[in-house]
Amino acid sequence: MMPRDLVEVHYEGTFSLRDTLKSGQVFQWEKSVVGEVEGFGGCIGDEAPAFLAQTEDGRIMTSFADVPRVTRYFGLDQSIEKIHESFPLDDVVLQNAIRYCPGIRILRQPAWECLATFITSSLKQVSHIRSISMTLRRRYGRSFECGDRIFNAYPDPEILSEAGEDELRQCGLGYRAKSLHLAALAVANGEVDLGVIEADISLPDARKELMRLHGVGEKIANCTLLFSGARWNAFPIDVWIERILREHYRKRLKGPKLQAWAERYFGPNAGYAQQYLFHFARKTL
DNA sequence: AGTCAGGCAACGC
DNA sequence: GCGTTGCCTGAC
Repeated sequence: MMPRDLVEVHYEGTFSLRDTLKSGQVFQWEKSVVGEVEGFGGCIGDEAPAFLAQTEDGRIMTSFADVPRVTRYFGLDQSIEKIHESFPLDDVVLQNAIRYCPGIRILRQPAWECLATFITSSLKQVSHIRSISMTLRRRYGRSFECGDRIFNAYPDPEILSEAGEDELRQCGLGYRAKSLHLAALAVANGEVDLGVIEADISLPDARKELMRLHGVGEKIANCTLLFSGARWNAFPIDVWIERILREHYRKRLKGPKLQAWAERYFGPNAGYAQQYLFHFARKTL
């Protein structure tokens, strides 16, 4: 993984690797330095770790051989202009949020890894979500040596279902251990089909399928559908989004009503709007 | 030492 | 439907 082995990943529009990886949709990427190049290391799926770096003039370089896969994972095949054009035209708050952080993209993370990570995220702060997720990776995930460091893939549902609830609890999961264990069982034995995430069915139907899992409510279902790809109309509402909607949109709605309003108002790419607003809210409220 | 955090389920009404 | 409460754990 020497710098001379890096290849360029082409893309259109604006993209910030750092802002995207720090935007609360993924928790595994670690700062790393290869040669003289500063960047991030992590696992894309079950394969050998990837190193990613962005040059000062914005070009993306990677060590990962399968470049189309990198393009897909980071959403670099998306037309960010078209997404922006679909937003409410006169929304100054959203325009400011975009200007604040224009380079964020929605990733397409592997479905199980994304679902499991958000199951363990409930009522937790970013730093702790990251540490739980790293512990699970280290203890149960396939490991790769990379120079003086070790990277781990996210463990498959089969492995986590065999581990059992009590053992998972030892990873600092608390009451979420039960949810993660049951989810791993249900996915491993096919009781719940993660194929619905990519399938050609409506957002509410896909959400319903995921919500059959213990520990998965509307918010986590929406996170999974949005961050594991393609469901840009999914609009997860957490406390930060609720705060910014109250503060700047004067919405006092709650629960399903707020959900329905947001999906209609922000439109077919509501999830993208959510990500800009989320980052903006965290930094400014 | 208590409080609180990037939810959810189970219960009560 | 709507509001309340318990839940593990670490950070402050």
